[in-house]
This record gives sequence, structure tokens and C-alpha cells, in this order.
Amino acid sequence: MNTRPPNIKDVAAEAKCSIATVSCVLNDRGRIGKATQKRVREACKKLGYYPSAAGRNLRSRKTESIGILFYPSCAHIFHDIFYSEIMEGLEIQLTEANHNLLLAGYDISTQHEELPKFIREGNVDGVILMGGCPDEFKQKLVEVNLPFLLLDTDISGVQVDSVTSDGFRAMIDMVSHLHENGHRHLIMFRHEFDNYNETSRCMGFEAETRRLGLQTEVLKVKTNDQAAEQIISHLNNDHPVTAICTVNDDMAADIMTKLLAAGINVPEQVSITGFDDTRFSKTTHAPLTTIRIDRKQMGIEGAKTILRRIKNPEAPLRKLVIPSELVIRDSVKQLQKHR
Amino acid sequence: MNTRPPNIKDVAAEAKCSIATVSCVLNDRGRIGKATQKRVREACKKLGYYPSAAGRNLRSRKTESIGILFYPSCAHIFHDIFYSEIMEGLEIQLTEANHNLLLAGYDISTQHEELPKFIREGNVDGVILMGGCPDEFKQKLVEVNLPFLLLDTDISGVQVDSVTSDGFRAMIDMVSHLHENGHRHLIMFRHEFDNYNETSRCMGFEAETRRLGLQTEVLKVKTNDQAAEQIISHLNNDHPVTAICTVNDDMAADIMTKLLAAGINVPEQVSITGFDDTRFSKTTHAPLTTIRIDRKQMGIEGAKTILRRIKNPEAPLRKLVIPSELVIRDSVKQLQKHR
DNA sequence: GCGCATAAGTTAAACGTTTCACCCTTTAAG
DNA sequence: CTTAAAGGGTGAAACGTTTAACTTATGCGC
Repeated sequence: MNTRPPNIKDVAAEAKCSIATVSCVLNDRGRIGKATQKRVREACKKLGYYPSAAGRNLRSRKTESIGILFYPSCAHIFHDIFYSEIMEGLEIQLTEANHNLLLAGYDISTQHEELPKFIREGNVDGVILMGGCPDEFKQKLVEVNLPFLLLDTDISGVQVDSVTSDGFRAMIDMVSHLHENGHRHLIMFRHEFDNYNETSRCMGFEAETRRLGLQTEVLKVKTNDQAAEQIISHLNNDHPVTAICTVNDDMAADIMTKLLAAGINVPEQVSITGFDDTRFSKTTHAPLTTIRIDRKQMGIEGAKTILRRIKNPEAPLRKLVIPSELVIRDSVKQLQKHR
Repeated sequence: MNTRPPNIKDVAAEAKCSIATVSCVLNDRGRIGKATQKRVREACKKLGYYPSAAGRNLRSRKTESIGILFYPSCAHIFHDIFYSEIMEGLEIQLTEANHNLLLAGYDISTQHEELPKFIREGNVDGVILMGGCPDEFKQKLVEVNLPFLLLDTDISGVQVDSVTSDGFRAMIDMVSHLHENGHRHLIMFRHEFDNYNETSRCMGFEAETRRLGLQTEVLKVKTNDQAAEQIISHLNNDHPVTAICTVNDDMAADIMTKLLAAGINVPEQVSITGFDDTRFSKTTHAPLTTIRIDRKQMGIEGAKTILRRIKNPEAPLRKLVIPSELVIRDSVKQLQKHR
């Protein structure tokens, strides 16, 4: 019952050759005759042989595995639908390249100084970091001296590959869209903690509102509820905002729900925009005007980028920016025709 | 620059003992004096030594890794918010037990006969299978002879550990709730493909409706749209259904959206219920009455179960059922007080 | 018939652990 | 005093590969 799996020796015996020959055939290395190759391959099939990762890893110092690290925890990836599609792209591309995909969360507060197991113990050839995480932490990972990629985030002043979306450009488009629809008084909410994406989105918002000379403000809030409350009390002003920009669909949906509950009609009384075009942005009370990013593509490009870096650690730095697209739905009211 | 990481020999040299001693200290095996232990540990710290997984795996035939296999593809996990929370629980518990977590999808159509890389090449000590997958495939995995767990799914007649939710019981509660609210004519939609969860949910529905003597039907549809269309045309009948049960929140939300678009009011004209209590079930037009399952707990129990099986392959079979809970919101209209 | 190139394949040394079998010393029991 | 047990530790084989260096055979030009 407890019979061990076949190893390379068994194959060599079956194919009547040396184990080196088997290895060469399986790795397309060295010069082995057609006939022998065939014998070896048939022996593999017959025995159901697959090279053991353990042996290969040890000898060749390659694992054919990539570690995906989330900050602060895997729960965040799973919760944010937004990462899901990146993961999908990653998985497709890594599987295609015959690589394993290891997953871990990293909460700096619970793990003190320890890096994730798969980094410490050399289980992976490269690491991809995702999530809104502090620069010092990214820096720390860079210093590990493994092929490394920042995905959907970035850090300035450090030589590290990254694949990001163009939140800056996207919010310019969004503000421009609001402006064309007659909105002149805008507000944008973001969360308190610093985060590459939120920051670049807000910067796009600020750049374009300033350029257009609009009355505008970016506010940091602890929770989405807090944002809703601020709007509710604010709408009594003489000259209230007509449109709220948010930093993602989740925030937009939450705020919308709160506003509706408070008897404020969306988009009649106030417009609201999201970001990310997550699946449920279509099913909110007023389907969200938002920004779509091809996150699956981000994942695919991310995988390619880390594999490239592994293959050639000296390759030139790559900073890839995935374009975004404005998705117009019903959460923005057309106040007046412009132009 | 390209200095190799320290290995056990370096530690032994630093601690002035043999590598066997180092190994014994690090694995709490054998009898090593306090003083020596301390020297070894200090040497490890000083050198920043962590045992290499490759060496350990090879020698001890353990990987301290668990493979999570999704059928038919990882995309499904990521898309179904529903799996996310299971993954969260898994990750927490596996990390706690100092295990790696490998992820792969398995599309039987694209992968012909090949099992995932991490199974073929022995990268994992055990495998967890999730997703709505055909029994033959589950069977196939069972035969691999690795510690194995079915998570959120099951198969009858085969000796394999499983952790599932009680969809049968849950739908009994749901039907009972609808009945108490005066609903007498129900319909339930499910998808065409066979799936453990959908089947058990529908069986619960059928059992309870039959017991209560209600007018009832279970319909298989290809898409959620199709379900909506059927309802729309059906509502013109003399004696229309008053409540629609679905197999998950996603389906419920989609149908609700379609109905609203067709000018049919929910829940005024027809009630609708979900399943899973996903996060966005609160933000649908009428917040969904649904079933909550503690999926994080499912993940945690799943992890414990596979680890137990790895530790003791001869342990008695475990079939764990996680309880569910009815969540009452606004998508069910109270037609009449009952009792 | 010699030298050389090429093809085809082999030998053996790593890679970094774990662990079995053993050794030496000290203490305790008989 | 002898023997056994316990405490503290070591040597070396094994785990399954990869790969550099080597061998042997064959063909070819001259």
C-alpha cells in the first residue's frame, strides 16, 4: 500500500540508461539520441514518473514557485473583489509558465520581524507584493534580495519592478466627465491611511479640479459611514456639493446606501462616483459611474514581469502602467449640457 | 553581493558542534544540553539562519505545505465572494500551523489528464478541494493517495474527510420563514450543472415545501437572466408565485435587478431570497433575506481537518457540518400574520 | 592509419537536511 | 568492583535531482 513513488533511478532502470540520461532527456539538455529519448519518455509514462520537486529544488536552487504576499493579510485580497481579478490573471499566467503559486498574508504587527515562511525558507523564486502597505515594509522586502515585484502599488526612489494602474489619469477623466455634466462643486473622500492608489487617485482629482478652477476638497475619513455623515450635514449648506468622488466602489456604495437611508436621493440630490468597476457596482440603487481597470491583465503582466526578473536579475527596471477606462452609469446626474 | 545564505554547516561551525546537533536543537529531538542549545540558537540568530525547505523536504519527505485546489479554476474562488471567507479562515489557520498555502485551479477540459503541478511533483503534504466539481473528479483526487479534504462540497459513498455547510437544514428554515409570512406559492431556481451545495439546498426546499403541502417547483436555468425572464412571463398567470428562492445571493441580486428593470417591484409584487449572506446582499435594492454561514469558520475547521489527517492518516473519517443561520432583511414581504 | 570533431551517453559530486546507530562519560544500583 | 542506565553528543548515510567533466564510439578528411 505504502509504496513510494517512482524516482529517476526507476526510470533509468526501466529505460536501460543512466539517471543522467533521464535527467537530460527531461530537461532537453545534452545530446541524447532520438531512440533513447523515446525509451525514457515511455518509461516515465509507464511508471507514472514525475521528477520530485524536493530533489530538483535542492540541487538546482530553483523552486518554480512564486510567492504572493498580501499586506496586511490575505483576508484583504479576498475581501476586496478588486484583487480577485488580479489574482485570476496571476494564476492563469503562472500556471501557464508551470509555476506554483504560494499565498501568504503579512501583518507587521503580529509577525514582529519575521518574514513569511516561504521567503525565510526559500520556497519561492520570487515574490509579488500587493496591498496598501507602508513604504518601509516594501523597502524591507526589496532588501531580501529575491526577485521582487510591486503589484497594484509602487514606491518611489527605489529600484523595483512594478505594475500599477493609472489612477491619476483616471480621476482626471472622471473630473472632466463631471465637469461636462455641469458639476462645479466637488468633494472627494479617501481613507485615513496612506495608500499608493488612493493617493494617486486623489492627486488626479486635485490636478484636474484645480486646472478647471472648480470648488473642491479632498477629505480623509476613518470609515465610509463618517463620509456619509459629513455629506448629510453638509448638504444643508447654501452652496452644497453636487458630486462626491470616492476612492473605490465599495466606499461609493456604502455612502450611497447611507444617503438613501437618510432620505437623500442619489443621483437627484447628489451624484456619486466609484472606482474599480467591481461586479456589484451595477447592482447598487443607482448603478455606479466608475473607472474600469483591466485587473486580470494586471495580473498577467505582473506574472510576466516577475518571471522575466527571475530569468534575468539584471534586466532593466520595468514600471508598467495599465490604462483605465471611464464607465458611465446612472450615479451621476446631468446638470446641464456642456458645450 | 551574491553571497549564499547560511546553511546548517555554518551554524555548526559558529556554535562549535556538529550539524547533527544543530538539527536536533532546531527540531527538539535527541538529548542536547541547555548550554549547547543556547549556543546553537544564538548562532542561528547571529547568522540569520533558517533551515532550507529544499533540504528538509528532500530528506524528511515533508513539505509543510497544503495545496488548495479549485474546480474549475481559481477565478471561481476569487469571483465567488463566498469562497473568499473560507480562504481567509484557511490562511489564518494554516499560517498559524506554520504551513505554506499553494493555490491552483483545475480545469479538467484544459488539463486533460494532468493533475496540478504541486500534486504531481510532491510539493504538498495534503490537498483541499473546493468548488462545484463532478464526482468523478473528486474520486480521482481521492485515489492520489495524499491526505485529502473536500471543503464546502462532498461526495457520497467514498471515505474522505469533508467540511460542509448545512444547506438542507437552512432551506427548511427559509421555507418555514416564507410560510410564516403567508407565502404559499414558491419557486426555486438553481443552475443547470450539478453541484453539491445547490443540490442539498434544493433538497431542503423540496422537503419542507412538500411537508407543508405548498405549491412549489424547482427549476434549472442556464443563466440568472433566464430565471428572471421566466418569472417575468410567469407573473401574468392567474395564480403567480409570491416568493422566489435562489441558490445564492448573486443569483438573487441578478434576478432582482432584472425584475426591477422590467418594472416589477421587489418585494411588493414578488419576494426573493438569497443564500450565503455575501457582503453586497445588504446593498441590493431590497436588502436580501438570506442564509448566513460562518465561512471563515469553515476554513479554519478545514485547515484543522487536513492537518489532522496528515498527522495521522489512519484517523477516523471526519464529516463536519457547519451550522447556518437565517438572516431576515427586506426582500421578503409579509403577506399575512401567521399563527 | 592518424588526428580530430561530433554524437551519445556515463560517472560522480554536489545541494542541505534528518536521523539511525553509535560513542564516550558520568552516575547509580547491586 | 561491575554493570547498567542516562546524559550529551557525533558520523555518515540517505533523500532525488542536476550538471560538469569525462569516456567511448563513429565518421571524415587527408
